Amino acid sequence: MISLSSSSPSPLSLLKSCKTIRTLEQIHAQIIRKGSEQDHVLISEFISICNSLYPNKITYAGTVFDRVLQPNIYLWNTLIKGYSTYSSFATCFGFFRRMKQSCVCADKYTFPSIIKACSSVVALKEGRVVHGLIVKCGLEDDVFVGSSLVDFYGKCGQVFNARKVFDEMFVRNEVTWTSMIVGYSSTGDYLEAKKLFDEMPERNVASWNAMINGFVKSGDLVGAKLLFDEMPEKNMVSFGTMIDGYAKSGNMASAHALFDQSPEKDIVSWSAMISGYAQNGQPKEAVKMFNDMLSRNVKPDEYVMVSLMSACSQTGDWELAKWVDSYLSESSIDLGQHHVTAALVDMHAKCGNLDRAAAFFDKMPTRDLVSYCSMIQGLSVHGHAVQAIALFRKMLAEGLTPDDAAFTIILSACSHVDLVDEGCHFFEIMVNEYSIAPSTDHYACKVSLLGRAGRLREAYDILKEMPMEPHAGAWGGLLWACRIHGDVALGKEVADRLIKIEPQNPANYVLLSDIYAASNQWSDVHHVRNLMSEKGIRKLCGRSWI
DNA sequence: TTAGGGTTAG
Repeated sequence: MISLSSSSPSPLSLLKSCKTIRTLEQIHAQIIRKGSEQDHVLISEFISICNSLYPNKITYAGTVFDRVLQPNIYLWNTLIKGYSTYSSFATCFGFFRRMKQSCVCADKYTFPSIIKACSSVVALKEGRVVHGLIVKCGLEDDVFVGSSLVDFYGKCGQVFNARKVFDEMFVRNEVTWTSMIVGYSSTGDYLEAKKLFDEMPERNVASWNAMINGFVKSGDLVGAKLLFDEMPEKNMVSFGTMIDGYAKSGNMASAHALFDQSPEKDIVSWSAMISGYAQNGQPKEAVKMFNDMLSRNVKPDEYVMVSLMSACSQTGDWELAKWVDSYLSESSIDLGQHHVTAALVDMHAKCGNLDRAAAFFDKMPTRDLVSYCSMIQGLSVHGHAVQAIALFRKMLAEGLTPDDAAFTIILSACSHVDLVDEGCHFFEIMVNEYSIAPSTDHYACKVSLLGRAGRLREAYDILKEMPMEPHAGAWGGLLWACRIHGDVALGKEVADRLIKIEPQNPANYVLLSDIYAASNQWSDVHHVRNLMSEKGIRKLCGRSWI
């Protein structure tokens, strides 16, 4: 227990060396016991430490503040800064109002924080009111106040007003210039951003990073890398920005090289790598990276977990899905966030854990097309196509507009359970009600649907008449139907076509040979097998076009 | 008078 007796260190120095919330609570108890709750300097330091150690526990500082009878401007400012970044805007703005009501005048230290709070939620209306107050107080010439306004207008998409404030400032520093560059960059005006960057008298690492990010966002990774190499000092943000830029453009080799080079690897850099691998169809690499991250004691956050779930969906790793689920429920990650729940639904649906997927799906306050499709596809591929179709109908009834991917999923569901009429109906409404031009995949689904129902000629006609070249999968669906229904003549025709497209795929030969075998045409079977060995094609165990 | 402010990456 910490003692605040006269021989002990002063409460202020105790606060300054405080590292944990437990110690902070002990100091708080001592402050109360010593009757120091009205000591402005002490309470101001307390709020400041609380904010820097545990920004998400700023309400604790708020309760300590509320015990102060007549808080001075220092206390108000410290509190408002604490709330400006991490808490709800309404609470922060509420404190600002209370401060004015208690007849404490906002000063040049108050405005940057309250403007920052406005920027963080794009509260344009409130920010304009505060700007008016700033002018009224004659504080617009302060470089901190002015910079916060430039940043505010830029973040609210009002780059013209940002520039107006910028141009009217007498003194500007790196922060002012950087805020302006970010403003241009966020509206896509990269040329103007670069012009300012070249003009600015002095730059700091944030200025360089902002410009590199501008290049990355404009898609110019070469330009970004040139700046990155040129900058005098790099920090984690510099590396993180470049790594993410490479990862998003699919260049995982460059991303990985830079990741290996970066002296410190924080959660954003790990996240960029994991997400990059997951998005570029290398889910196993993503999982490997995640395990590597855990082994270095980096705590995953929601971004990382969402990427990991995407990787898990792709591999269908049921065990990993269960681990992720239990990890998330024990973590402090907010499961109420839509993208986290959507990822959970998708992961469980793809891994075949349908009850769990449905539990999350049902809990969602609003269900969008993506989550509906995750659920519908999960049901369809795991043997519940009828429920999948019912859910698709429910989705339509809710007024959601399906896209081409949604129709691929539902057509495929219909073909799984031979619901030919339903499938044809969905194909028809896709074209006529939703004005979606059928893709090769849509045609392939319809071919498979008709083919499996024995309507082989109709299916064949679709393949011949569709406006684009059918892919091998579409022909494969029909060949499979010929095998089921024993249509030797059509089977041969289709196999000939398929073999032209995919001469090295053993499945095409095997299926044709099976068709001959089923009708006892053994010399043809023999012929196909000879053809295979002439071409050096070996029969594989388990065959599929999917 | 011992304390308080604005910029950069997923």
